Amino acid sequence: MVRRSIHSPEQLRELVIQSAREIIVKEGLSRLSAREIARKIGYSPGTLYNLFDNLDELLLQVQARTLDALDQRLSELQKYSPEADQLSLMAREYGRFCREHPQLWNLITQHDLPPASTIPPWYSERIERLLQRIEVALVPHFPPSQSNSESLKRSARAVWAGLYGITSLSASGKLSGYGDHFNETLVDDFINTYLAGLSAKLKGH
Amino acid sequence: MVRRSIHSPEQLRELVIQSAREIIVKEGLSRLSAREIARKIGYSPGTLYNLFDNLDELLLQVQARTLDALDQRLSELQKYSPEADQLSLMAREYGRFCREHPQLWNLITQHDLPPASTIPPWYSERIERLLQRIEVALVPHFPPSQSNSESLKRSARAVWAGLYGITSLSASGKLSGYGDHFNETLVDDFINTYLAGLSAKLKGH
DNA sequence: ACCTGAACACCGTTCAAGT
DNA sequence: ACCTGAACACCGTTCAAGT
Repeated sequence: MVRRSIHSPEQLRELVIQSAREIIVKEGLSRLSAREIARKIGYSPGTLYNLFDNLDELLLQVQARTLDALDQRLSELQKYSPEADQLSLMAREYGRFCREHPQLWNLITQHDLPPASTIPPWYSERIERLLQRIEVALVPHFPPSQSNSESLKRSARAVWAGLYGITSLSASGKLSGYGDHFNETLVDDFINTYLAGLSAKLKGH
Repeated sequence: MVRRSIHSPEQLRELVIQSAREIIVKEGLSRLSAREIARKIGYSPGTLYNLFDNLDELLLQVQARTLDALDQRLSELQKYSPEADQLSLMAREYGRFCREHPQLWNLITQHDLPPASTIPPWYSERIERLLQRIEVALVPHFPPSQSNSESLKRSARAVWAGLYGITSLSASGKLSGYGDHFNETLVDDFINTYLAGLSAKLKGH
């Protein structure tokens, strides 16, 4: 079964990425395989290797799409919420997003590149875009003189990592089973306390 | 090659767990397999399935050993450090531990149980023990009336998750490449700010 | 009772051969 | 140029058969 150019290379790439995404969403990460994707789109496994270096790169593309979707959500929220509340609202939205898309979030937390390969720039850019959104939301909590400082960047990363830790640990049940409600309050509690810490430091100086 | 009872069942179990650990440390998680463990200990693959339900359970045992080692380190530190500094010191120790054992930590962050199976009690107990250490270290930062409260528990989980997020994201390079030094300061910065937040709340009441 | 090893149903990846 | 599909070197897991 040969079919030259039924899809353009870009279309085919996109088809592969979306099929992988669907398999993950519907059947879970553990059911995903290169052969399964090929079956689903009606091509042979070899074809995937014309389009991607390997399965890991393909999976990283799926992750990038997930980060884009999260970024989209946060940007909507950022447009219509008062400056001072942005961070708390973003944190909640982050939590909601992870709970709504557990399989896709699973991929992000569990998949790692093979040893000795590095994160490609197009992936890092996505992370940076999200971090910048947090930085923006943090600005009101910093003195004006530090609105572009190292410590603002550090705070954004600490917040990002904190949310990441809470969501991934509660999703995998490794936070030692309190109810869902308890875990949801963790995000609020964390952000509240962290912000209280920032403003305490601000007053201290 | 049959050899009845050269090892007692418990000895054999331990041998398997330690061999798995060694493969992960020396060759990385990606090289680990049931067959590789069997080769290493000179038994057939089938034997592993007399001792463990499946590979996932075996890997969870390796993780439990890693958590025990971390707990050991934190307990040493807790014995000999002043109450007020415990949390910061523990956080640093946590960071050091993850950097010293990247492969073992990798296992903890990347391995998840197959869908529909739950974390066994002997694993949750380890998590809880570590969380309790953090609770103890947090007590000086809480009002005496709350030394056994829900909010203390929440704080311990927030701190644990925060550290987890920072270490696993920087280990996998997903914190958008600042230097190692930058990432190390993240832990301190996070703890400082969080504790400042706690004491601000304490004064506020 | 304990262990084997062949068998089953899969993998990721490559690459000569086909159109 | 694009795609196939067989081939290679692996997997996790089971279970009849051996001692």
